[in-house]
Amino acid sequence: MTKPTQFSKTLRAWMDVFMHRSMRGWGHFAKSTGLSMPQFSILMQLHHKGPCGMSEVSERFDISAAAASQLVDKLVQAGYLERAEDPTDRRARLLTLSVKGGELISQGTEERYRWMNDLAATLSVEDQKKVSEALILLTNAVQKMEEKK
Amino acid sequence: MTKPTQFSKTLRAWMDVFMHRSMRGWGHFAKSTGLSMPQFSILMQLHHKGPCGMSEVSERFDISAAAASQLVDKLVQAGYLERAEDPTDRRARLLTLSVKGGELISQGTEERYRWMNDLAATLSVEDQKKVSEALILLTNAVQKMEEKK
DNA sequence: GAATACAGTTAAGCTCGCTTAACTAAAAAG
DNA sequence: CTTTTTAGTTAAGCGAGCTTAACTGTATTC
Repeated sequence: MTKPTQFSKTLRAWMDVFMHRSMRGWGHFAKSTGLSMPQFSILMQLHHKGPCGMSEVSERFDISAAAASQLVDKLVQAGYLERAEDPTDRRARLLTLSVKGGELISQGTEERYRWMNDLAATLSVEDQKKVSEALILLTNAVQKMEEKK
Repeated sequence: MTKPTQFSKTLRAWMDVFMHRSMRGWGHFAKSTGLSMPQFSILMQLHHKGPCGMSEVSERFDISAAAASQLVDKLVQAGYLERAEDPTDRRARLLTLSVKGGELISQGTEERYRWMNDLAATLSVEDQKKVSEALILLTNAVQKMEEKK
């Protein structure tokens, strides 16, 4: 890095404001849907990582299998999740987001997205382009990083 | 905007991955400190917005004054917060992050920051510069936006 | 094929966040 | 000076998440 200190400061400043903003946003959104944060987090997780079994849920959230089972059960009953038998292992369950669940997450993302879009709209066209390029760089970097693991 | 669709897609893609990542990170961190998410959120809020009264806490988190009082009380007892009398209004309390509280938040931010820093480190020097510039643009835009309100 | 490990569920019980209701004390309004 | 708001606390009680413990059914292992 050429200017480690400057870059660090930039990163910190941005993350500080952005994380605060998005966390509060999600909190409010979850509340407005009537779901608890743990429930909501499970939907987010499934949206992000795709279908998985019960055991993954308990691992990822560092909760007991019992807790995962109970949380998932509520989400299934509320129609946000579908719990099917895994054909390859009849002990396991295959959890997938239902259409309703997917829409919920999309809606939440949309609201968060809108804030940032409004933010970007205050920039000049060329600055927007810069931002866009930078985000593409970062998003690609994330993908590469996750592939390596 | 020159390319609204493209820009939107970029924004969405980035936010999707970043929000997911940072939310999970904070969740784990909060858990590791022994604090609940609501408690942790209050510390975040104070870190971000500075000292405030009880009423602001209950408003911002959309909880009753009683709930705010109880949550704050725990944080005070744990040494993360200081609750003093407001000299200008003896009914009111002035809540401030303690040194310990500030360090906690810094530590959490640091971990989140580190991930993104590692991410940026995979980029070429010139790409890093692009990212840095873009984030400065965004951070400044946020400041302007908040000032206007 | 019997023993063991694994995936998930169910039940009991705890803690925690939250609410309402009743209360104290100070400020503002009349 | 009295009345009414405002800021916050305390107590009782409810619901949610989580844990441990006991259990069912299915794979694996030897």
